[in-house]
Amino acid sequence: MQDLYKFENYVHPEFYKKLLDLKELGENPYDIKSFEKTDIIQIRQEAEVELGKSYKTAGRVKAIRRHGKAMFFDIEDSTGKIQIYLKADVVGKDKYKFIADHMKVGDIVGVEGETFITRTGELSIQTKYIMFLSKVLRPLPEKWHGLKDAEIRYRQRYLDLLVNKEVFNNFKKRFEMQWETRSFMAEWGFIEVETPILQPIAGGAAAKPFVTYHNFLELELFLRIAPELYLKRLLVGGFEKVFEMGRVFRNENISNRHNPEFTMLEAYAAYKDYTYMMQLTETLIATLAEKIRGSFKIPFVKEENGKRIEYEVDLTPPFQVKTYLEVASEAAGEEITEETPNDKLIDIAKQMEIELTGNESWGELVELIYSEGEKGITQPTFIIDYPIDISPLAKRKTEKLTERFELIINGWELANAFSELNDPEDQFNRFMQQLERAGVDKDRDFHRFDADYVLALCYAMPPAAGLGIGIDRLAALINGLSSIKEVILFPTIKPQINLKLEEDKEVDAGA
RNA sequence: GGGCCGUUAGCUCAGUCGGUAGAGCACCGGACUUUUAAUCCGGGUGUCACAGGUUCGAAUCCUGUACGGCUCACCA
Repeated sequence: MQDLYKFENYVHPEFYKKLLDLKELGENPYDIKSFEKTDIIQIRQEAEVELGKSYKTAGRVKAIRRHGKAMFFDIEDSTGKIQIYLKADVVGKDKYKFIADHMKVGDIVGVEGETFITRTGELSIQTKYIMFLSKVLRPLPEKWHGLKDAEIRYRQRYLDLLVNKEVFNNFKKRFEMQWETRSFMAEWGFIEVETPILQPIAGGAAAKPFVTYHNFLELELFLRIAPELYLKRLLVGGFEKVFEMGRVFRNENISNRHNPEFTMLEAYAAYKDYTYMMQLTETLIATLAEKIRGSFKIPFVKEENGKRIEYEVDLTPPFQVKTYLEVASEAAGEEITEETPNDKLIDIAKQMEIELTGNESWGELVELIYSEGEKGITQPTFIIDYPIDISPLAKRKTEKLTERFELIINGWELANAFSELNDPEDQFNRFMQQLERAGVDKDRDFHRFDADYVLALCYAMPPAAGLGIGIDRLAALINGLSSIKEVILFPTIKPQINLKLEEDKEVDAGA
């Protein structure tokens, strides 16, 4: 048998001693089941009007200042922080000494007492009664510099949340933003639905899926890379405005704007086209900026050649609109139109030192050139009318272009939307083209053929518009952060602490 | 996957030319009844990420590995 006290230095001996003392006196903090508490924010608000009122409150001890026979300490709950004053005169000599000897920064305590203002003007609680509600057995990260090590911040996010207040607030805002998004969508007449995460065909995007297996069906399944094709089946089924906000999974690399699992908002509206979705997107983002951040202007800092550059992203609507070919033309330095032949595009790409496989289609060539231009877009810009061969689910606009837009902000793709292709024959052919392309270019991902989806279209899907928004990216943007890791509570990270109990190790060795 | 950078006490960091590791906070002992990064006195608690190599001697130089960050590629 192992015990926690000896397990991997999990427990600090001095801290553990305090807990043992408590238990010996019959005051095991872990026996406490509940505690009637007033939120600190409420105490603060009421103290503006009336002092001397008695409260019970609780929170985590964040700082202790001992002064012999009296002590100050700060406790914090999810609503705020307040100073607690504890005097031997008031609580009794023995009780005071016991608390003073056993309280550590990080403990969770419950107190009862009256509000008053100290000589230095700090609102405090004159404690009459105090108890430990939980004991900390390891020291918290440093109070002044906080926790900076990115690895520990992600692996032990609870510590990050605990000691870095702005991190805590960023997450609070992220989830407020999601709530506001749901309420916005409801106001626009959309209802929230849920569609499969386990899918037999990972459709709706071109990305590598995670693979899993259902034992009883003896079936290989994929974690969804997008909910798109299921949501559009609902349009066939008679739903007119639906949205889903949920996790999607892509088996790809991790970066400041990519996580293997991320949150996507997808919305579909029957009888609308992509201009409607542009309007919705713009209004949604402006609404969120106003409600969550209270401003359209978001300051950012970046480094270029070792220089710190401060700049501002302005979310004030209306957003700029540019065509895909305009951006490609700007990047190329000469005009690219639908008539520009492949040979010419190859020349341009080579001049721009873009690597080619030689297998690219017209749209893929334009895409490579366009990508160079996209990076420089900082202010919100709708890029419209994408090449058809890279948009196999979008409705045709011209021979080579589709009614599709993406919203680029701060160099990031925030949203992707189109007038949905509802012609089953065209859809069938587009899927076939994707299959062909996949046969030629083995390195890229293409949309997978989904015959069942084509079958659904054969029952008539109304004309419709669809939208996808990267919620993590949006949350990072609105909070002025340059990595989605700052708004994903537990970003995907390789496990490092892989501890097993000795018994398990032996079992493993034997197996 | 490529390139660059990082990993030193619980946390934040310093560590000279290669000479057996140091500060602040935290922690331990003591003083202190209105402090708030409390203060004052005393105490260093370490697998210098890991494994090799060079060297009389390595936190420091070299190689490899692990993990992380940035970036490019990939990818919405």
